[in-house]
Amino acid sequence: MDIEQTKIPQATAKRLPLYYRFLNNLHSQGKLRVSSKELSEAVKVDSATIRRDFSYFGALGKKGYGYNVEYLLSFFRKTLDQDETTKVALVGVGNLGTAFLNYNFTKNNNTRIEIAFDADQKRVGTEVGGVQVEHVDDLEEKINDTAVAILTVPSSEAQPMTDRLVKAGVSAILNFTPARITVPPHVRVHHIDLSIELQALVYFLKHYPLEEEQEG
Amino acid sequence: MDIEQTKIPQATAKRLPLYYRFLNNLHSQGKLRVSSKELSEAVKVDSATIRRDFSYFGALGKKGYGYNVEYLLSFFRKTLDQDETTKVALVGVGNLGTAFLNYNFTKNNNTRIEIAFDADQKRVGTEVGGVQVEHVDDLEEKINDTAVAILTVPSSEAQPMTDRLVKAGVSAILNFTPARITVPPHVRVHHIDLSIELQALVYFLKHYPLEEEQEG
DNA sequence: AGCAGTTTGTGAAAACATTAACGACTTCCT
DNA sequence: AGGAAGTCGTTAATGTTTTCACAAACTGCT
Ligand SMILES: NC(=O)c1ccc[n+]([C@@H]2O[C@H](COP(=O)([O-])OP(=O)(O)OC[C@H]3O[C@@H](n4cnc5c(N)ncnc54)[C@H](O)[C@@H]3O)[C@@H](O)[C@H]2O)c1
Ligand SMILES: NC(=O)c1ccc[n+]([C@@H]2O[C@H](COP(=O)([O-])OP(=O)(O)OC[C@H]3O[C@@H](n4cnc5c(N)ncnc54)[C@H](O)[C@@H]3O)[C@@H](O)[C@H]2O)c1
Repeated sequence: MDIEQTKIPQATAKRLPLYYRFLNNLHSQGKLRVSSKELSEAVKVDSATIRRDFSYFGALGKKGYGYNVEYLLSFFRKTLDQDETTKVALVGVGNLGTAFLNYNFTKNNNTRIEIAFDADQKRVGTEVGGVQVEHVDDLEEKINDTAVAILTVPSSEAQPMTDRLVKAGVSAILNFTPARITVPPHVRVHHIDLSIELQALVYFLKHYPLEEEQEG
Repeated sequence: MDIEQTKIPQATAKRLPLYYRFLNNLHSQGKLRVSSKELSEAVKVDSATIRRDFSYFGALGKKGYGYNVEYLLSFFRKTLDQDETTKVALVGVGNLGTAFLNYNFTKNNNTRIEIAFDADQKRVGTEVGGVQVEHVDDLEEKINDTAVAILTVPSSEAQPMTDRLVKAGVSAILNFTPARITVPPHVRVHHIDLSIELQALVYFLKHYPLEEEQEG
């Protein structure tokens, strides 16, 4: 069953949750069908790219008609495992960690932060966004079978905490610290480096001029 | 002067701030030279890619020696315009906005959030992370020549606020809302979609198995 | 029933990005 | 001084992603 899945390009895989979200929007608006052109305008992805992306999963649409919203939605729900919730742990309940706990990725989402850790006694024992904050000393004991961790500790703690998370059995880490962490080959890491995103935006702004503003 | 710059691949441009940060680290550790291999281990980018990236700017290194840290650093400082600060405005001082204001991208960075806006009277007039929070009604009046905006409002407000920002003269937006905003062609938008990042990580975890864990 | 208009799915091309491989040159050890 | 080891910059090969463009197939109207 996974044999074909492995062949989906990574770029496509990253767009799937985006498609899923907008299909949900369309569905709750009562829309019954949608064309790649319409979807393209909504998600800002070229319509040919959308058709190509969908085609990796077979022929999901109908020529001259487009895609049936309900069918597409239920297909992606299965594909994205939207029916089972993935447990997530958050380490470092500071500025960023608190924001994530309050948000908790609840809308259209199959992930849930179930437990949080911090080193600061003042935070331990409190509840943030409905999630209990535990002491980081108890990490190994309390993390159980959680597979995914969000890392929002100070960057000096990033590698030590990563090592502990890996030892405790975590297999994927979403790293928000500026540190580039080292993990064994079986652990997947995605970096979200907000400073770099901002700096890159400024760089593009200055060095990659866009179309001139049009008069009229 | 910008003629050659335009040809740098976007993928390279996105890595420049990362290189810059690690060169700074090396410099403050007192390191005088660095090879592409060493840098590769630190930033987790293939060493051939690093050499290729650097080569777009000419011959910055020396065969058999590597790169002079100080020289490279001063070169990138110029290239990334680290000497002039870009003013940034933040719209929406909620969970995420507050975290950003407290952090304010101050370390090794040429950007600074100088002004923030919110619609909530309770927040207006307060100071968060040293930045004054203004009422969003005064946006047009107070934003002046700020070129970059960070958008952290509720998603229903994303498009209306974008339209106002664009009208007020902003030319780049870093959008954290799940909405895909529409802008005129001369405005640059980068989306950072945290829900999608988390969902994509989970998808990769389940469908793109990595190397098996090794015994011993 | 027939036809004009629409939209998919995909082969082929183009664009973009990474990685391998190696000649040329430098360093530094003995 | 000579040679082994190290490292860059680049050419070529490879891999990935996007985009074009169109036949085939469907819709919906008359
Ligand atoms: N806040 C932002 O906007 C922002 C932007 C970009 C990057 N970051 C990065 O995200 C990370 C977190 O940023 P922040 O602003 O939330 O920092 P913060 O200082 O507000 O929060 C860090 C939290 O981690 C806790 N902590 C420290 N050591 C720990 C440990 N060993 N185990 C568990 N918890 C520990 C601290 O008690 C604190 O609550 C930092 O690495 C920062 O560089 C933050
Ligand atoms: N917090 C997270 O972890 C997180 C994660 C992913 C995405 N997001 C997205 O980021 C955005 C902000 O999230 P949040 O958790 O900070 O929400 P929030 O509700 O805490 O903050 C939104 C802030 O915007 C202000 N606001 C509302 N309308 C406004 C307007 N017209 N002009 C100016 N300010 C206005 C509100 O007063 C509030 O302070 C949302 O779109 C959310 O979907 C947040």
